[in-house]
Amino acid sequence: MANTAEVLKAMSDKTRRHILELLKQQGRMAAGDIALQFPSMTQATISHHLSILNEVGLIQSEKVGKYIFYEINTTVIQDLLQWIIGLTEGGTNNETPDA
Amino acid sequence: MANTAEVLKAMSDKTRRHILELLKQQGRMAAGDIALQFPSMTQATISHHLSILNEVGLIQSEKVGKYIFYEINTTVIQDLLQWIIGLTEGGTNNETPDA
DNA sequence: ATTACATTTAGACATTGGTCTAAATATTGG
DNA sequence: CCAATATTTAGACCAATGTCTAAATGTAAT
Repeated sequence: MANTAEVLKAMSDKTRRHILELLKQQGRMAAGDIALQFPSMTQATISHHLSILNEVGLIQSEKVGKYIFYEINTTVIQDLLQWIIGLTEGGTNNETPDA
Repeated sequence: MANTAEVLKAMSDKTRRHILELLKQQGRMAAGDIALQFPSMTQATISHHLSILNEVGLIQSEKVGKYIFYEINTTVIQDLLQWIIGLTEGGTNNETPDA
């Protein structure tokens, strides 16, 4: 389901990568608290980035009262890893054996 | 040296990913032969993509006569892999042990 | 030297994409 | 119900980016 193309595109933005690192470290944060980590940007902008990350499945949201909590979803990242690893190995072999 | 941010950005384009997959499979191709694989695009456009991939170190070029050969450089990809793996593990632990 | 071929570079154009402000949609508390 | 808080959505704006055409560069062959 989760297209590696979309995931890569979502990851290509610096702010979104920062959000991912934040969620990895914190585990779970409300949208407002995430926005607080980006004083140079509007909450609307952060909300927009969160929706993109959510659409491609890199994060998940849960609504609790008037808060919306976000957390990272590592499952989707697995597919991306496989694609990248596929670039490094396999294919028409070009390497010196036993290097 | 090779910034993972730049590498991700370079990988975020569909055509460039296609080029990488092509070079992984073929091992080594002249610019013109690469362009032939993209009939819907100009050679100038492919050249532009090649230069971007080259700048971030994802591919390397070697000039032989009037041809310029390109090949994939897997070294740079290692740093990217480390960053992505870092997102999946570590951080404030959130996982069920022994899952 | 001149022609032909391989590739890049320069500049223009249209689209995408990140950001902002302002308004809309919940949800909670008095 | 009304006000306050949390978050998103809509629309506008500008910068970044992918693509094209046309011209420039470099190399080889006649």
